[in-house]
Amino acid sequence: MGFSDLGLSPDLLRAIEDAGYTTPTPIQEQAIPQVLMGRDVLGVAQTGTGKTAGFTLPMIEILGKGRAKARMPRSLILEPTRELAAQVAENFEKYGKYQKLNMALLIGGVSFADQEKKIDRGVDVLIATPGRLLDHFGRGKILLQDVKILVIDEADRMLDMGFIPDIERIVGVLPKIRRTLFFSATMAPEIRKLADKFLMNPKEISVAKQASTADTVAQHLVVVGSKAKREALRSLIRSENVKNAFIFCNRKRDIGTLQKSLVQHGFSAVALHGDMTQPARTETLAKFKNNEVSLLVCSDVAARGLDIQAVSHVFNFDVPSNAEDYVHRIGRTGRAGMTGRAYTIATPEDAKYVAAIENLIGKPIPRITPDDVDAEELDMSDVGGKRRRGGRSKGKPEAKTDEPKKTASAEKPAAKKAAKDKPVSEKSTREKPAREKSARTEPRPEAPRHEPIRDRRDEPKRERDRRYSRDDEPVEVTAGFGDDVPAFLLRTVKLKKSA
DNA sequence: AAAAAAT
Repeated sequence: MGFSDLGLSPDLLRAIEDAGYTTPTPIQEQAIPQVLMGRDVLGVAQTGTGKTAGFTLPMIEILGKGRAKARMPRSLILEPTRELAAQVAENFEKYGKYQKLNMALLIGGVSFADQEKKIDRGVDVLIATPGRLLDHFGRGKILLQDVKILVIDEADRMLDMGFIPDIERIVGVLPKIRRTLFFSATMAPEIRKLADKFLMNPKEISVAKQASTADTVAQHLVVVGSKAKREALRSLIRSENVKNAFIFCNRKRDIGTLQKSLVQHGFSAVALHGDMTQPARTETLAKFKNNEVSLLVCSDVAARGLDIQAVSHVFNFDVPSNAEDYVHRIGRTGRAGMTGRAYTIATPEDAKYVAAIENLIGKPIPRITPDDVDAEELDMSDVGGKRRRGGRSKGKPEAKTDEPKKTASAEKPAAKKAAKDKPVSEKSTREKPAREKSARTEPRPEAPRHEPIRDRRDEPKRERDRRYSRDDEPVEVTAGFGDDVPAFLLRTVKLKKSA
């Protein structure tokens, strides 16, 4: 099955070919003919499935016929974040280059004037975040009664962000007769209700299991004391062949600090979060996309949908407290059939969030310790994967490694660990350079607290738990498994979807 | 508990 079988015109096929695509993804294969037939579509699709082209391609096809009147856009696409809106706009440019489609990007943080000028000239496609669209609408700058195609993208996120009232207002002024395409990564009951409200007899298309993590991403979890997170991150970055990486923080205020600290340690890093000015956001993202910088320290503004080619790693500097965000974050890597690696840095206090994530993805995330990074690779090498430190080649090693096997080995982390534990600790004490330790020798009151991350496998688990426990409350310890307690037994908190 | 989005 090729793009030419989907009913797209030659101009469009040529643009697709220029972009280097030959085969439609499953969602494209299913959605494009439906949209062309004029059917409403309810798409349940993870990011990275080619969803965006799944609606932009047929829209270009349809909009190629006919012309927009001034201030009366013919189609409307709603996106939750400015970056996503911009990304969709780029998609229209890429695929619409042989057609003369007028397009306007209505997002906040930039001047109204340019946007108004475009609207006045007449646009075929309006791509917007809800706030700015309503602003234009409220000022009477835009008329929505000629919108024939409505796309609501990332509906689950729109819901999370409280956009639904805005969306309802907007949909309320659109013509009742239109086609609507509604996409969501998940199909929670509230989302289903919304879909029922906005769609008419939709064709349901589902291409990914709900909340599944791409099996092209090798996941790992590193547990350290909260004071040692930055050090653990640096150590991970150094020991991995990081081409480029997203580094996610939970709080905006931590992002700048972490980014500066990374730069101080000689890394090439920029920051991205929603409190930055829009020009700064655009610039920082462009630098990352062009590989001018390799590390993007960011908030969840970048967690969903951002499609950046060949991202080799995702680091969660903080464990996301919303389990679904974990899936979205690590989905920034391992895209389009390539493989990627995701490392989550957790503190013992994050246990309940980790448990919720593991429950959601249906499998434990293999634990490593900072010193284990080499060992992990060693462990991987016997299933045909990763090179050792120093022995790795430049380029894109992730593209070819045999990830499914890695995932398979991850199913039984306890057994694996038991097998390798002894030699590993010997090896790591021998080989680990003094570098990381001496980097932070300034006296601190809790110095002994972060020293032990290094050797914690060598002490009794009970001791570890006590040290890492908050206050002095008694700690529950599961006995009888030595150091290798199955992850499910360590889940002390019953998982509940966050309120 | 936090981030995002209109100013």
